[in-house]
Amino acid sequence: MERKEECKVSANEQPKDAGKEREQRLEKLERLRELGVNPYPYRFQRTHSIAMLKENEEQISASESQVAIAGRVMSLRKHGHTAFGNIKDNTDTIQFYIRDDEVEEAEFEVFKLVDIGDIIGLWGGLFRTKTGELTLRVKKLEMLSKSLRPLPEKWHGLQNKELRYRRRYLDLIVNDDVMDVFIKRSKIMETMRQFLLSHHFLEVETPILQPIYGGAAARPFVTHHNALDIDLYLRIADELYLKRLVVGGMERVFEFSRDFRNEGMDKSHNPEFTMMECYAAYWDYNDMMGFVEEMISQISTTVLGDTKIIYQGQQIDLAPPWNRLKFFDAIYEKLGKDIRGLNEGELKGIADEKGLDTEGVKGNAALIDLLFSELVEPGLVQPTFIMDYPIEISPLAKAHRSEEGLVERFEPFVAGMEIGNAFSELNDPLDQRARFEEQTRMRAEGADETHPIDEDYLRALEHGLPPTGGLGIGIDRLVMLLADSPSIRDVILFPQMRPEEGRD
RNA sequence: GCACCGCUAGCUCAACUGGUAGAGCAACUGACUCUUAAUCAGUAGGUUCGGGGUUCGAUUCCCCGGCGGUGUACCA
Repeated sequence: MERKEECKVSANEQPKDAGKEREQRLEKLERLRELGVNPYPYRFQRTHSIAMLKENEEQISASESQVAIAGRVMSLRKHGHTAFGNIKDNTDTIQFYIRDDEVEEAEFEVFKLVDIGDIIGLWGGLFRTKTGELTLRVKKLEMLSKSLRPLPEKWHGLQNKELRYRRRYLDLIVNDDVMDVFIKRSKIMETMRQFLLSHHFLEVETPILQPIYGGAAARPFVTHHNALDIDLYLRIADELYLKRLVVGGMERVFEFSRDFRNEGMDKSHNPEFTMMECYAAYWDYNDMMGFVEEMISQISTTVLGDTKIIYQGQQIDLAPPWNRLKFFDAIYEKLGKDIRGLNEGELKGIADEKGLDTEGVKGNAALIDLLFSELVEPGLVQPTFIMDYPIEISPLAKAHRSEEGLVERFEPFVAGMEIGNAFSELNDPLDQRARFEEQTRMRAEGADETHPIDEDYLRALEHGLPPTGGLGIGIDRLVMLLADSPSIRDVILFPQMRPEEGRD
C-alpha cells in the first residue's frame, strides 16, 4: 500500500546517529505490516497497572482470571520455544513468560519481532516461577508501539549527563531515581497548592510578557510583539502584578510563576525557573514567617513523611520553629563587630581583611551583601530566617517599624541555600516612588540590575494597598532540598542547554 | 567570563612513553520449552567531537573551534 512507500522513503532518510540497528528495526516494522499487524495501533484496554497487579496477586491467581497490562519491554531472554522478559509501566516492572504452545502461532511470530524498547500489551494470568518470581504468563500480546532505536545499556544505564539532560525521555526510562525526583516535584507543588488553597488563597495568572519588568533585581530577556510593534520583557517576577490584585480586593492571591532571568547559569540558577509568590492582605512579615515554616514542614511531611531530611549528607530538621536571626546580627556573629553605619572604605577594608575578592564590588550595599553571602550564608544549614535587611537592597519592602535604615524583610535559608524572599510589602505610594527614584539614581551610577519605575504600579498603590505580607519561594531549590539533588538541572526536566546543532 | 577535566561502536568503558582502535551490553545468524547480568557457537558494527599542525606514523603531542561537567566570578 501507499503507507509502505512512505516508509521506504523515510528509511532512506536514515539519521546519521542511528546506526544499523535502526535499519534492522525498520525491517521488522515492515515484516509486522506484512503479517497484517499495525505497529502503531490506537488504544489498549488495560485492566491493571503493574503495581496493582502485584498488590492483587493472590486474588488474581486464585480466580485464574486474565489481566491486561501494557508497557515498555526492558529486557528479553529468548530460549527458542519460550522466552522471558521484563515489561515496565509507570508504576513498576514485572517479568513475563511466553511459550509458543500457549499463544496463537501468528502472535508468536509477532513476538519474534519484539525488541527491547518496544511498547506492548500483554494478556495473561499470574504465576510464580520455580525461583519464586511473580510472572505474567502470556496468552495474547499486541504490539502497541514499535521502537526504532535501541535503549541505553541495561545495567550501566545512561550515565552521560549531557545525554541525560538533552534526551530526558531516555533518562526517565532507564533511571528510576530520575522519575522519582519529578514525581516528588509534582507532589511538592500539589501540596503547596493545597496548603495555599486551604488558607483561602486564590490562584491567579498574570502576564509573562510585560512592558516593564519589575519585582526583582535582574536582567530580563527581551522579545518583540509584531502587531503592536513594541518590545516586551519576559517577566523576572510577578510581584507587582500580584500586588495590583491585592489592591483590587483579592485579599489572598498566589501564582506558580515561571520567571526568566538573563543571567549566568550554575547549579542553583537556570535562566527560567519557577517561583511561587503569594500575598496576604493584613499580614506582616512576622505572619509570613510563621506561614512559611508551617508550609514547608507540612510539604516535607506530606511528601517525605518526615520533617527530618538529609541534604547532601547534612541532617536538617524542617520542623517549626525555625531560627530567626537578624541580618546584621548574623554578620556580627561572624565578624565580632557591627558594620552598621560604616562607610564604603571601612567595609572594603573588612572584606579585604577577610580575604574576600572586592574587585568590581562598588557601594555599601554591594559590600554588605558580599560580606553576608561569603561569611554567613554557607553556615545557614538548619532552616533560618534572616531578617531585617538594609533598605538599599530592598526597594519593595516596607521600612522597619522600629529600626532606622532597615526594612521588614526576611529570607529563609536551608542547607546554605536561599529558598525564598518575603517582606511586609511597601504600600506607601510616596515612599515607593522615592525608592524607585533611588533605583534610577543607582542605575545612572552604573548599577545595571535596578528596578525601573513602574508608573502604573505606583498609580495602583495610590488607590490603596492594604498592609500586606508577601512571599516568594523558589520551587526548584525547594525541590532540590527535598529530593536531595545537588544541581538545579536535576530538578528541571529540560534544563537550558546550548543547541546540539551549530557544532562545527 | 576564567581555570581545570572530559568527548572513542546505539550505551558503559579500555587502548602503556606516538606504532594496524578493543571489550561488555544492545544488534544479527544458529542452537536451546522456568530464564533472570540466561547460556553456547558464529557475525557485523568506528569521520576516535570538528578543523589545522608536528611526525614515516596521531585516539595519544601542539594550535583553533564545538559541546558538556566541575570549580570560580557575575547574578537572588
